Amino acid sequence: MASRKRPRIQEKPQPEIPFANNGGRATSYDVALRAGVSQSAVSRCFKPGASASSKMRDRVMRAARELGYTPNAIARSLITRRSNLVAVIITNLTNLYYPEVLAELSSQASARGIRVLLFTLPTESEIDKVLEQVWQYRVDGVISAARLSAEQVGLFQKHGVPLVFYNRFLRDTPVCAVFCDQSDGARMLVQRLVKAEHRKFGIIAGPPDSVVGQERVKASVDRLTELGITDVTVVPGAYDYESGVNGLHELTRRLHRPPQAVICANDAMAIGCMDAARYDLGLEVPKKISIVGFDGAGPSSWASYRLTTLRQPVQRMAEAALTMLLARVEEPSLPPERRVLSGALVEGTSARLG
Amino acid sequence: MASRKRPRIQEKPQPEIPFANNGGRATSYDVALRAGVSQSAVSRCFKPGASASSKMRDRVMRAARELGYTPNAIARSLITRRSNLVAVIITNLTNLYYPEVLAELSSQASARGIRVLLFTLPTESEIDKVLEQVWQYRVDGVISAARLSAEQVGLFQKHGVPLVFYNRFLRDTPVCAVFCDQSDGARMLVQRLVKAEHRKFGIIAGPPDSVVGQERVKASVDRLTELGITDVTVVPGAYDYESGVNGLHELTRRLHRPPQAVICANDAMAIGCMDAARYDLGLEVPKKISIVGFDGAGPSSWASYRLTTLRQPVQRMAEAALTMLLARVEEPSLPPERRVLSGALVEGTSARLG
DNA sequence: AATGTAATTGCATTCGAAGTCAATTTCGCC
DNA sequence: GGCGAAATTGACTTCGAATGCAATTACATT
Repeated sequence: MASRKRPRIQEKPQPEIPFANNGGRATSYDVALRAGVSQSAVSRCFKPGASASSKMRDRVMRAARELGYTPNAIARSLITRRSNLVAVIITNLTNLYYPEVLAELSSQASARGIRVLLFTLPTESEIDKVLEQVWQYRVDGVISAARLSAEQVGLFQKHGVPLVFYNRFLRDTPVCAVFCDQSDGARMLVQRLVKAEHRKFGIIAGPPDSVVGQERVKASVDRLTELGITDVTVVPGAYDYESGVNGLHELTRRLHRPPQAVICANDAMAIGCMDAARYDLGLEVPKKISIVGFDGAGPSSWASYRLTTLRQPVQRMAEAALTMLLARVEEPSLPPERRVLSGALVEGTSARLG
Repeated sequence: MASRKRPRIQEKPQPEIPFANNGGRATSYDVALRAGVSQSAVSRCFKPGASASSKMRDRVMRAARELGYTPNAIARSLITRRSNLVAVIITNLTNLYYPEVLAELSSQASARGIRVLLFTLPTESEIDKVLEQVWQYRVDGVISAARLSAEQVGLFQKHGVPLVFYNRFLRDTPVCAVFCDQSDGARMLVQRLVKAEHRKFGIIAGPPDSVVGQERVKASVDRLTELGITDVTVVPGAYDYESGVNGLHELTRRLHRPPQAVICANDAMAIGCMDAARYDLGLEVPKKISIVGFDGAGPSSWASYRLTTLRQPVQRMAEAALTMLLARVEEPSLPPERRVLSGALVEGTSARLG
C-alpha cells in the first residue's frame, strides 16, 4: 500500500446494512464513516446555506439515504439552543371556536418550520404544572389562549421565553397580545338592534376571567346607554351551550318575560340561547326575539342558526400571533406589543335588524 | 489553612445572582457549583428514585431554587433516548369530532407525563413531509387519526417508532389500532328503523379512504339486505356539514322523492342532512323523515338536533390508544394489536324508532 | 510554474443531563 | 474501637449534531 502524506478516510463500501446500524438509528457519524468524510461535513450537507462541494453533497446524501439517516432534532436543539418548538396553551378544546384557532396556528407554524407542542388545561389550576413543563422543553416561545396571572407572565421574562396572548390580554401589564376588538362591531350591532325597535335587552356575559368577553359586554352596554336604553339585564355565562340555555331562562325569570334582544358573548351561548328560545319558550327567532353572538364559529352558519355574529379573522390573528412571537424569538429585546384586529359583521337571520 | 486529604468543593455563597447565570438559563453544573456538589449529584436529586441523602437534597434544591434552575428536557432526551413526546397526526381539526379526541388524548397524555406534539394535515399529500418531521423529533410514538399507506406504515418499523391508528386501520397490514366497531349498533339501529316501517333508505357515506366509514355503511347495508329491504341508495360524502346537505338533495333527486330514512356515516353529515330536510325540503323530522348519524359529537345533542346516533367512547378509546402505544414504547417487540370498542346507542328524536 | 485568493474540509469542542463505576462515607453491631 | 455492609458521592464518559478555527485544496492570474 502506497504511503500517503495525509491518509484520508476511505469510503467504505459496507456490504449490506439495509438500515440503521446498531439497533437504533444511524447518526451523522455513521453517515460520515460510510461516505468517507468527517462528521462535520455531514452536518454541513444537511444545512442549507453551508459550504460544501457538490461531490461531497452527493456522496453524503447517498450514504445518508442508504443508512436511512434522519438528523436528530433533539441533538440539534441542544447545541443550537433552538427547539423550533412553540407551545400552545389552550383551556378547553371542546369550545367551538378554539379548534379552528389551533388548526390555523398549527398549519401556519408548520409552514414556517415550527412544530406545535400542545398543552391543554383540564382546569385552570393546572397552569403552574403546565408552565413547569414548558420551561423544561425549552420551547422557543409560547402562545397562550389561557389566562395567566401577572406573576405567571413574569416567569416568562425570567425564563427568557417570549409569550404572546391569543384573544386575551392583561390590563396594566405589558405583554404581547393579539386580539380582536369587536367593540366597533358591537356598537354598530347594538345600534341596528335599537333602530329595529328593540328596547328590552338581555346580555349573557362570558366567564369573569375573559377580558375579551368583558369588552364585548362593556361595549354593548355602553352603546345601549348612549342610545338611551336602560332596560338592560346582564347575566353571567361560561361560554358554553348550556350557559346560553340557562342564560335565557334566567333573563326571562328576572324580567318576568323574555327580552326582545339577547347579546351573547360568544356563538356557543348564542346557539344555546336560540335553542332555548325556540324549544323551551316557544319563541320564533327572530320574529319574537333577536339573538346575536360573537366569533363566527363553524356551526353559527348552519341553517338552523344562521347567526348574526361578529366573525373573528382567525387566519389573520394566527398569522399575527406567530409573526409577533417569532420576531421576539429572533430578537428578545423587542418591546411588548398589542395587535388589535377588527371583526367582521356577519348578517344572519337570528336577529331582526333595522 | 489546614490541609485536608481530599479537599471538597466548598459551597460558595455567591453574592447576588437573582436568576440565571450567563445570559441564559442555569444548568445542572451551575447548581452543582453553587451547592458545592457534583453535577451528578444534582442530576440524581431531580430523579425520583435515586440515591441521595436528605442533606444533599436540601442543599441542591435550595441552590436550584436560588438559580431558578429547570432541568433541560432536551438534554435529558438526548442521553436517555426518550423524548416523552408523542406525535398526534390529525387531518382536519375542523371536523366536529376530532377536537374532542385531541383534547382527550392531550389531557390523558399529560397525566402520564407525556407531551403531545401536534401535526395537522392541510392536505393528505403533506403526509410525507410530516413524517419526515416526526422522525427528526425522535418522538417516542405516534397516534395517527390520518390515513397512512402500507409503505408509510413500513417506515415506522424501519425507524423503530411505535404507531397506533386511532379510529382507522389498514386491512391486510398488521398495525396497532383502536377503533369503534359500530356494526352491532348499526345493525340494531337499522332493525329498529325497519320495524318502524321505514322501507326506503338513503345512506350518505364517508370519504372513500375512511375504513370506519365503510364499515358503518356496510353493516347497515348488510342488515337491510338481511331484512329484505332493497330500496337502498348510497351517495358519497366527505364527513362535513355540506356533504349532509348535498347528500340529501342527491338522494331526493335520484329517488324522485326523499327517502324515508337516511343513515349518515357521521354526525356532521347527519346534522347537515337534518337542516336540508327541514329548511330546503320542508320535511318535518322525524315525522316525514328519519335521520341517524355516528359519533355522538357535541352538537348532536343540541336541542335543534337531538340526533339518534352511536356514540363513540372517546375517553376509553383515547386511553386504549395511549396504553397500547406506551406499552410498545417500553417493549417494542410487542406484536400489533387491535382494540375494538363498541359504541353506545343514543336515542335522540331525529328518527322515528319502532 | 509560482503565487494569491477563495472555497472546502476536518479537528476538536460544545450543548446539558444521565448513568457507570469506583471511591468514600455512614451506620449498625460486636 | 474496629469490622463489614450499605448508602452516598464524584470523576468521567456518553448521547448526536453544530461550529470556530486551522489546514488544505481548487482555481484564477500573471
